[in-house]
Amino acid sequence: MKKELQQLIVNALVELQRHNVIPTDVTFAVQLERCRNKQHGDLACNIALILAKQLGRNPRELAQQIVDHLSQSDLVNKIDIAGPGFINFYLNVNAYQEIIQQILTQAENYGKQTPAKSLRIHLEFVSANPTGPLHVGHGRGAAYGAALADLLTTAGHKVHKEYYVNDAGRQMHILALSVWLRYLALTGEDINFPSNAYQGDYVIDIAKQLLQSKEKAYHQSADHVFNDLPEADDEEKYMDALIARAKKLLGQDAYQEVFNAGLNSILTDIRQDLADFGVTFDEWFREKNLHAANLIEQGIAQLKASKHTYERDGALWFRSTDFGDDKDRVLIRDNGQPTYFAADVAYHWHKYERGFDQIIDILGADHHGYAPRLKAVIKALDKNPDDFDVLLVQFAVLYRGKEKVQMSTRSGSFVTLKTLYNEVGKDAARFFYVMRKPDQHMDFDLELAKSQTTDNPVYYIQYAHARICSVFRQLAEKQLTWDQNIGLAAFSRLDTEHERDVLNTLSRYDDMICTAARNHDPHMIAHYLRELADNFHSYYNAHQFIIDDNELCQARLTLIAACQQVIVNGLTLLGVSAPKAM
RNA sequence: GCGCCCGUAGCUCAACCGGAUAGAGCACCGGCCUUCUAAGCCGGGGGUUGCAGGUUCGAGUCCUGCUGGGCGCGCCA
Repeated sequence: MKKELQQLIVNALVELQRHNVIPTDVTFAVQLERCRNKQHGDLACNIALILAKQLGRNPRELAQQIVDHLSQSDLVNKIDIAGPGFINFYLNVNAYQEIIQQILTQAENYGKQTPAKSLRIHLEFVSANPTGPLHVGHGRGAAYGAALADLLTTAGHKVHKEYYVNDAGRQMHILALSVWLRYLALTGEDINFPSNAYQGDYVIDIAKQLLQSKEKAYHQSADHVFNDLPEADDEEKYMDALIARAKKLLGQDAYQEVFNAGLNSILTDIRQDLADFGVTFDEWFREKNLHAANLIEQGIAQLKASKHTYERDGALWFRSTDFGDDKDRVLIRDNGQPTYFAADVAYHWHKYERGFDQIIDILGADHHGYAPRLKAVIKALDKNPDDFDVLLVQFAVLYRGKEKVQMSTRSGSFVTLKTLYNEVGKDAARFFYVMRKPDQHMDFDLELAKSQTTDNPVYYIQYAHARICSVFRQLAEKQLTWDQNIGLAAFSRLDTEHERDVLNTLSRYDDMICTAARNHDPHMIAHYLRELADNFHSYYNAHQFIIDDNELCQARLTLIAACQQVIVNGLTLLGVSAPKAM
C-alpha cells in the first residue's frame, strides 16, 4: 500500500522532469511518513520541502504541481497540501484490506521480514559472573537481550545467543574460598569469615550440600587455615594468601572439587532463573575453554601481528590508544599471567573466527568504560568496526518506596531476579524491563511494582487480547460462526473513527518491527502494543461486534481477529504471554 | 580532573535517518455497567522539552558552552 503510493509520487516527479519543471539531474528519495496527527491524514510526504530547497522554489507551489500530476488511486480518498508543503494522503478503508488479510493468513509469522541479506549475528548478554545469583540489575539485560534476539530474528537474521561464563578469574577463587570457609564453620570450626568474601546465604547453602555429599573430605582445623597469615590490613593480599592456603591444605584435586561445587551450583541456579524468566541461550561459553584451547595465546598472537603491542615493565601491553582508548592496556602481567582483558581479546577474536557477520555485546552501564578498548581490539584485528556493537543497558535503580536499595553481590544485600518475578510475575517483570529504552536510567520501585500489578500496562494489553477471545467464545455460545471471507468482502463497512484507528495502527506493525530492529529498540514494541490495545478498548466500548447485520458483524470480527493476532505476535516477541481469559 | 549515559507535565516515561498543535500512563476533577470481561471507556485541568547560543524552510532530536544527576577511569574480574 505504502509502496504503491510511493510509486505514484515517483511517477509524478518523473512526469515533472519530462516537462522540465524539475531538472533531470535531480535525484529524489520519496518517503512517506505516518502522520502523528490524524487531522493531517494517514500518510504524509515531505518531498516537496526537500526539493524546494534544492531548486530554490516555493515548496507549496511545487507540492501543488506534484499533486496535479498524481494519477488516480482507489487507495486514497483525498490528497491535501498542508503546512509548509506536506502532501497528505487520506486513505480509503480498502487500502487496509490487504494488510488485514496478510495478518490473518500469515498468523504467527506476520511481521517476519526477509532482508536483502540475512546476517549471522552473535549476541552476548547477561554474562554475569557466576559468583552469586542473578539480581534485579541483571534482569534488565536479560529481558532486553532476549527481546532483541527475538526482534532481530523476526527481522530475518540468524541470532546466536550466548552467555560468557567467567569461570577462570580471581573472583571464582574467592567464591571457592568462601564456600570452603562456610563448610569448615559447619563442621564446627571457629572461622573468622573475611569481610570481602562472599557473604550471601547461598554460599552457606552450597557448603551444606558439600557437607552432605562429602562429609568430612575437606575438613581442616581453623588453626591450620589461619596460622601464619600476613596481616589483614591489606584485605586483597590477605584473601590471596587464604586462597593459596586453601589450595595447599586441600591439594589440587580437592580444591578443584570445592571450586566446582560453588561454580556448578550457582551456574545451575542462574540457568534455571533465566529459563523461568523465559530467557534461554544457544551457548554457555566458558572462559576456561579459552585457556584450555590455547585461544588466549592465539588471540594475543593476532594482536602482536597487528604491531599494536609492546613490552614495558616486564608486561605485554596493547596500544589501544592508537584506536581512541584512554590508556594502553596490559595483556600479560609481569608475572606471566594473562589479564581478564586478554581473555576478552581472545574471546572476541574467536567470535569472528566462528564466522559471525555481526557481533553485539550487551553490557551493563557500569562496564561502559570497557567498550572503547573492545572496539580498539576489533580495529587492531583489522575487522570492520561497523560489524561490532556494544549496547549499554543503564542501571535499574531499585527503590523500596522512597528508599534506594543498595546492591552488592559480595555483601549479599541484593534483591534477586527470582524474588522479583515471583513477586510481580514473569509477564509484568519482562514487560516492565523492556518498556524503557535501554539507555534510559530507570527507577524500579519494588513496592510500586508489587502494589501496582493491576495498573501495569502489560495487563492492559493482555486484557485487550482476553476480551477478543471472549467475543469469539460468546460467538460460539450463540451458535454463530466467523467467516473471514464475508468479513473481507464487507470491508468497506468499517468506516467509523474507531475502526480507522485500529486499522491504521495495525498497518503500522510491519514498519514498527523494522524500525525497532534497526535501532535495537524493543521498547517500541511495548509502546506500540499499548497503543493498539488503547485503540481496541475504545472500539470495544463504542461498538458491538456480535450484531444482527451479518456483513458488518463479520467485517468487525475479521478486524478484531487481526488485532488479536498482532497482539499475540508482539507480546511473544517480548516474552510475555497472551492469556485467553483474565 | 578526564570519559560515557541521561535531564521532556506533580511522578514514571514516549516521540520512527530533524517535520506540522511535544504524547501516554499514574495521580487529580467530572461522567459511563439491563449490552460481547468496568483489569475498561468518555470528558477536563496540567509544558519556556535543565540553561544560553548556533546550524535551517523547520530542533525535544544535530553542534558548542554551561548546569544538575548516574556511572566509569587497576598488571581486579
